[in-house]
Amino acid sequence: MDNLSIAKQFSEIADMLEILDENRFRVAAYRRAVETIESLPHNVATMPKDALLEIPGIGEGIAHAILEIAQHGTCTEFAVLKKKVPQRLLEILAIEGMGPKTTALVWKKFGVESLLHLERLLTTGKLEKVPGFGVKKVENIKRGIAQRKQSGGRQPLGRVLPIAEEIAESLRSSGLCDKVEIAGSLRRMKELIGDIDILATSKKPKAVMEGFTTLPNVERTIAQGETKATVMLTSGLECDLRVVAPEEFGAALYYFTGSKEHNVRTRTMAVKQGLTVNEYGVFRGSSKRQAVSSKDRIAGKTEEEVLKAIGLPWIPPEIREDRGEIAAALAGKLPHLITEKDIQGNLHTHSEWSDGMATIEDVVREAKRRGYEYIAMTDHASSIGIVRGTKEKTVDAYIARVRAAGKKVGGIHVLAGVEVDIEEDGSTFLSDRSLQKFDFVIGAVHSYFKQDRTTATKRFLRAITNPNIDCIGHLTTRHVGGREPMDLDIDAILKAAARVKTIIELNAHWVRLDINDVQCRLAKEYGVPIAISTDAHTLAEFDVIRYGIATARRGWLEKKDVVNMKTWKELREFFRNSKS
DNA sequence: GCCGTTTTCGGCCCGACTGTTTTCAGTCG
Repeated sequence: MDNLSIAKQFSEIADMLEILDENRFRVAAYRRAVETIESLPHNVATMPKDALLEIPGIGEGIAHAILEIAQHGTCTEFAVLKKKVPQRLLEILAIEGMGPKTTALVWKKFGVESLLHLERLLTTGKLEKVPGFGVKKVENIKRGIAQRKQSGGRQPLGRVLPIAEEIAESLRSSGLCDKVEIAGSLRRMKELIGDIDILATSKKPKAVMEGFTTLPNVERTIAQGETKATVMLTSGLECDLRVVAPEEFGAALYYFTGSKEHNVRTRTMAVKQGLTVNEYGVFRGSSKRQAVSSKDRIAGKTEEEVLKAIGLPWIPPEIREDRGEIAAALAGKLPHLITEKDIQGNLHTHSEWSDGMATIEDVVREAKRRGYEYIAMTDHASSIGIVRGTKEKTVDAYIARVRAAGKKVGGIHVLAGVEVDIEEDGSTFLSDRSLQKFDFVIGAVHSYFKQDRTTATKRFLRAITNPNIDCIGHLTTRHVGGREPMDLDIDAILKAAARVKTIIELNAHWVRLDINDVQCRLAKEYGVPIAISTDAHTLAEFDVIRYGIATARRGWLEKKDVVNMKTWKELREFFRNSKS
């Protein structure tokens, strides 16, 4: 049983407890366990009890439940709750506007047990007659249902970020705002984004709100107050704007960047020091007894100031996930995270030789234009899907073309490479003799995604230990928010890669981001060399490197962990050592 | 359910906005 499945079971337990109006801290404990388990690189189902108890947020109860799930596939708590709460109610709870209280009400009062029932109830007009309800609330729920059907929730980072940046830019150029920043999970660069959070300072907040709610890509306004407005964009995304005072900006940015788990931890730290942290600043004293006055504010203008006030250095947003960053910060051991400037080359690109759009020469020229010291041309060699590409007979011709393009463009080192299919049994589409001719060989899976764990892991282990394969491309083959990752023993695969020094790719395209942040961190722990590659099929796709960098940052990677942050000289040295 | 340089029991982060009210509950982040 993998971590995601276990986390899902706990998440459903939390939902059901909430519908039953159980102790909210019990609910919170399960939710916290969900976050923790999802972010752990190791499979909790294989861990002994005492190791589980070491994990913060996992105590006797949840450790016991994990052991139950590992053994039987389910735990007692889940089974008991499932008998009390209809499973389809959970999809109702997921509707925007439907919280646990309303979900429980429609269930108990009207016998609603599924989304279909709920829609039927809404057409009868009975719900709006219930005390506390009205026409508008019912309309809200109807819209929530329509929205869920349309977008289904979260969208990939690469789709959302450009939209958010455009909105932020409009606000900046309006002349009404002094500062504008994107906050939320988008600032932390999570791979899936639920909504856009934007923060601004302004002397004319009302005018800003007005301008914001009338932007061309706003479909409708959901809420609009003095300091906060929420709109639905035409893209199906929700976007929040908050306008705050300049002296509060840092506190607000920190607060709304999250993650929630990270914030809870630092706020608890603050409370122990007799401080209160909220979106307005850091204050002396407890906020519970009386409203804190601005006189007691000791920080708020910048994030650095806020964090310093509670005894912490600035922590990069991407790692604010309560995955040990606070302990690391306290110990002065925060990682030196990489930036796009550290990239020295691109080791996975395609041209029109296979399924890319640009010529080999144009791709090489683009790499040079971006200041890269080297580039690998790695067109497909595949039996399926791609009609063109390198075949056994055309290996020499491809290599010759790449060499010629390199010579013609000049001023950049060009590797003649290949992305060769890893077949069903772990063998390669091209022969060993052919692979040996290339400067750089990426092995990648493009078929048989549904293999069972044992077979698939064996397939990859064979490829990884193949001396002719330098790098494994998009390891799990997952698509963010789409195709499921292959069922693999990631632990065993990464350990093997570290041992034989086979590079594991972090495919930077936002559709893939494969391997993901958590797997990056595990790879780093094992000493696996990582290549952050664009897999560009067009010249514009060189830009997706930013998503790869972001994911690497979320995975705590440093310069030394990333192969294509080596200079050409260092890279050649690396290849000499790994091939020997 | 978890956790402890306050505690093995009694806490657990907190505010904005909406829609419904006439002081507040529910939802969201």
